Amino acid sequence: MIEVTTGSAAERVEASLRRSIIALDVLPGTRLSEQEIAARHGVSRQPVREAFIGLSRTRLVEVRPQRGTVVAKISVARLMQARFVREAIETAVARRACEAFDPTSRRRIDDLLDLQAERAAAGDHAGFQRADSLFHAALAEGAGCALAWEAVQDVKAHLDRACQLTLPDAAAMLPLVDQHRAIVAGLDARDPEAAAAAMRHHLSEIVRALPKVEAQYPHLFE
Amino acid sequence: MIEVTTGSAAERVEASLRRSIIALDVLPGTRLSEQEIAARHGVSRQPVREAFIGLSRTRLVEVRPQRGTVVAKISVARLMQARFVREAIETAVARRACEAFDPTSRRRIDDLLDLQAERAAAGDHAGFQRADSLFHAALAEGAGCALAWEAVQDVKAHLDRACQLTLPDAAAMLPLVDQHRAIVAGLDARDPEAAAAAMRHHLSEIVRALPKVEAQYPHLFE
DNA sequence: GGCGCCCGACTTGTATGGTAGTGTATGCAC
DNA sequence: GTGCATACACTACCATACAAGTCGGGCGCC
Repeated sequence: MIEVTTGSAAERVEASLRRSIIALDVLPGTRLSEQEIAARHGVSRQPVREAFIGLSRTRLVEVRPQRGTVVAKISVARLMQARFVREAIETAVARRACEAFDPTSRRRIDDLLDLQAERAAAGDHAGFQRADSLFHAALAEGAGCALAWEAVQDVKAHLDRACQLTLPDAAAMLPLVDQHRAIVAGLDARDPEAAAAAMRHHLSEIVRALPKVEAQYPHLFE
Repeated sequence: MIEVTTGSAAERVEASLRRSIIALDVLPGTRLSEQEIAARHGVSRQPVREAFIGLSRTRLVEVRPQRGTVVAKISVARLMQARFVREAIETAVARRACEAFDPTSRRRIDDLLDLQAERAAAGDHAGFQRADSLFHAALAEGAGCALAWEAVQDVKAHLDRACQLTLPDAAAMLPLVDQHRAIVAGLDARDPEAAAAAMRHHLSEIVRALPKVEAQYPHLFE
């Protein structure tokens, strides 16, 4: 369980649960009990209920009235569609980033690339994914499309969960940093097609890795 | 107030409020009282509260803790970003629709085009927008991207609200039907670029109309 | 007369009890 | 032993009560 100290109790519980689900600390198919989670977080059932509603909106959990709430299983079909949506948005962001880009965000991206390479070398999955998210967020921010990143986050949760299975070691993480650098290279060259192509290639990584992990962990899929 | 009879009380209230907000029955900046809405719907505050949380997730309302909840004003910056996201997703859907398309959805689209033309001729705004939504939904559905349509809907609410101001008469609606037909023509010709270009042109309509309505109704904007 | 403090009427946030519905287990009839 | 009915435990959902914070008005003081 991860402690979050800001916001309302409902927001804290939701953030905590979201992280646990994405990190696969609670596996797909697990039954979630309002009572138990409320007790564990030291709050009443009501905030937990609101957290469930929030999570069900992005389909991370499935609330079945009068029956119970379970962590959603990983759906390959949903995963592919989520990837499609993310690719559509982020390639468009990459193109727009080539038209005009905020210099402050540009400098921040260099820092984030370094941070990510360091986390990858250290084998720190969680830190790597955090830096990855910050990179994509900074890209959207710099291109003036902050809302686009919000939209991506809604579908990204499912992809991240799958990525937990596909990033077993540092060897799998380092190439992703290079892919990020390729995107930035396209951006610096003001070459929309190159940036978009690099982004598309980057976001296709999951497609290549998916069949293997699906065969390896069939009980996590539906 | 619109009556919805399916789902939980919270869902009914949320759907009712969402429609009222998008239809501009309640204007941007209006204060929403949990108590009053609860009384009007004959429910307690709790379902209303959950409805507010749902609406705040797509930024249709702004919940300020211990202070009150107001209907969000129309933000031009947010509107432009929402349009950007929608264009990114739906042009990608249009391209994919040219690769393979479900025949059942294809037939349904013809019906929806006729329906929409009829509603436009009758000057029925609400019916026109309903048919418009169903058209785009059927397009995504037929292309196998139902999730993409869900993602679009999140940003679409803001665009629809602005469209309430830009569709004053039937003359403004009829060209939109033609734009739909152009998209379908590209689809039938299996020409991804034509379909995407038609979609892009269609979704750019709002950009052309925005400056005028912003000048006309400045109090609705922030 | 103007400024500042305090109190009260609001707001949203949280806790708790009760209700209706579902799935399961148990016991009975066959 | 098998099939069915009934009772029970558990769930989400909703209503109500309470807590905590915010804003505004009125009063006192300077």
